[in-house]
Amino acid sequence: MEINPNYIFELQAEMLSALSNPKRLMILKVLGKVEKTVGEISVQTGIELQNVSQHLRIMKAHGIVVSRREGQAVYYKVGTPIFAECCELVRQAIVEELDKKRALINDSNQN
Amino acid sequence: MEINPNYIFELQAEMLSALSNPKRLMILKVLGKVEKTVGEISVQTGIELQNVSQHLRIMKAHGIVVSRREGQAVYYKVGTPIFAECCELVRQAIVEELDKKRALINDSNQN
DNA sequence: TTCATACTTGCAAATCTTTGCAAGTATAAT
DNA sequence: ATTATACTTGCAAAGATTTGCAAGTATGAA
Repeated sequence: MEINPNYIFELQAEMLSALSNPKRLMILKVLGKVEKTVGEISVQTGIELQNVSQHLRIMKAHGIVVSRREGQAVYYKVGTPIFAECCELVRQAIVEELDKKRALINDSNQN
Repeated sequence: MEINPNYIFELQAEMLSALSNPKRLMILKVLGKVEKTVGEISVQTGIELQNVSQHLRIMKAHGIVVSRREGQAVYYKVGTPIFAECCELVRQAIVEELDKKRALINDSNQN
């Protein structure tokens, strides 16, 4: 039973889509390595609670986060860390690019 | 001059969006570390030439690929390798997940 | 049982993405 | 100058994503 390579590209694109939203990236960032309730995530990110829930559902469907219920509260944490790590790599690459550009601007201002 | 963190999340999401398309992932894969013309990419991926050009434009706008012209031909290659590497990480994580699931199915068939 | 808290879900409007097609530009050869 | 090759671009239709809002479910407390 061989895996169809095109099917992998589809899955890969779907996974990246699930990560490619500023609010979801914000949620992943505040989650870090800690477990948090939907309400806590909402307060810490400033995103509407219902909207946080919708974004968590999308990430949960892709294994990016996992959840567990404890009484009334539902706790979420990072599921497969590799996906959050990829986002962090992309983030760092972008910050470095921005720093380079800022350095160029500062240089030209001093001359 | 501080960078607004929300702006980074937007950029990060934009970059991930530029990667989250099966055809663009296919193009990145056939590019590998080699330079190729739009026509070569079209033949090797089986994607319509005009469509390849449109996808390359999107990736070029985000620095994922860079191009150079040589006569009539335009050569593309990976620009900032970190982005292609992230895709490869995601791909590997997905393949591993699939392998785990297949192992479970095979186990249950044997019992 | 009734109410409060914590979270989830369905829906529809607005917005963004993708595609194919037709027409365009850039370079080279005759 | 004309024609051919290689690639790019504008546009519009079809499809996917995101959001807010209203209504829903799950658990716990009175």
